[in-house]
Amino acid sequence: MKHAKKNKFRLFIAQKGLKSTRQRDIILDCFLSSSRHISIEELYLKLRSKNPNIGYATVYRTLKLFAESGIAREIQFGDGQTRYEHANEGEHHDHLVCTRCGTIIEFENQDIEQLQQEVAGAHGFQIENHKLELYGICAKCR
Amino acid sequence: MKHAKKNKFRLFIAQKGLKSTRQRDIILDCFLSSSRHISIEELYLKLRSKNPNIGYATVYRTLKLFAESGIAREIQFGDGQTRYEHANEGEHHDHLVCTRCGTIIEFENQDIEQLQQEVAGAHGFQIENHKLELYGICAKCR
DNA sequence: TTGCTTTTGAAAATCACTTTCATTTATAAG
DNA sequence: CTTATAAATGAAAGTGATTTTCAAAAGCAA
Ligand SMILES: [Mn+2]
Ligand SMILES: [Mn+2]
Ligand SMILES: [Zn+2]
Ligand SMILES: [Zn+2]
Repeated sequence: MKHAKKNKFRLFIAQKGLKSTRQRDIILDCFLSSSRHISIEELYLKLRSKNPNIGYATVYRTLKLFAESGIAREIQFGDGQTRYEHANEGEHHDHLVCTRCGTIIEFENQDIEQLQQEVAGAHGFQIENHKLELYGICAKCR
Repeated sequence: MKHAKKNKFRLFIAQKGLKSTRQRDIILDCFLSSSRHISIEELYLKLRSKNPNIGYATVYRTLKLFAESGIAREIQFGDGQTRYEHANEGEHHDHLVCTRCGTIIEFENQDIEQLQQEVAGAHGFQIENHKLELYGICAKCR
């Protein structure tokens, strides 16, 4: 699926009339080979270890493009750092976050999604997106 | 319930060996007479109209104390501003946020809360707190 | 009152980004 | 290949929200 994402991004770049650059390729490779929920700082440092000349602003700008193209999703866990996770076409999940060790577990629950729709409907709301995060202590930390 | 909150805060202050000050009283009154989900900036401006000498840092510091004492809760809707809402002992609710006009609707749904527990349990997680926000278009804006 | 803390407010600092701008690079055209 | 042009880059400056610093002011117990 790495390949699929690279293609998807290439297509996005082309359609927008943007350019394919060395930096974008490097950042994409690094992002795709990183664990999920990586913070910009983390990714930047990882990048710098091999490419000491890559700019901070470029990393920020490129991650925004990834999100815009649909291959990544921006997430905020309230610790003041923006994180990016790999996004897959038509997939959705929410998160369990360990407040001790920082471990993040992804989950999907259709019943919850369904109830969210019902709640929204009852208030005449049309949901565009939502955020569900469960913070607590993971199994390992207990 | 304003009175109850004032008492609760007084007690908190006393137990912590902190001091009861004119500023804290003013800020508490102002907060309690404000609409829910007020941003720090909004509260600061409201305060300044009657108390032109109150410090920015004091407002920040005091709101943190409110949250710590349990009479307020800090919330982030992702617009870069921290907001505070009134918290009531043993009560909990989540939010519907209109992305057009900013209207915020509170809701409670025990079924969702129950399912959250089940999800957490299935992963060996013990929930401490959670965040559920549904973003979309409100009835009025449609 | 006194003595010891805590609190306050103004200003400076911090933190996570975002913008600016001169320079470099990608790509299209010739 | 050049060349032309528009986009991208990186370093540094700028932002905006929040936090810290620090000297002066205010609470409170004795
Ligand atoms: Mn969901
Ligand atoms: Mn809830
Ligand atoms: Zn853990
Ligand atoms: Zn609305």
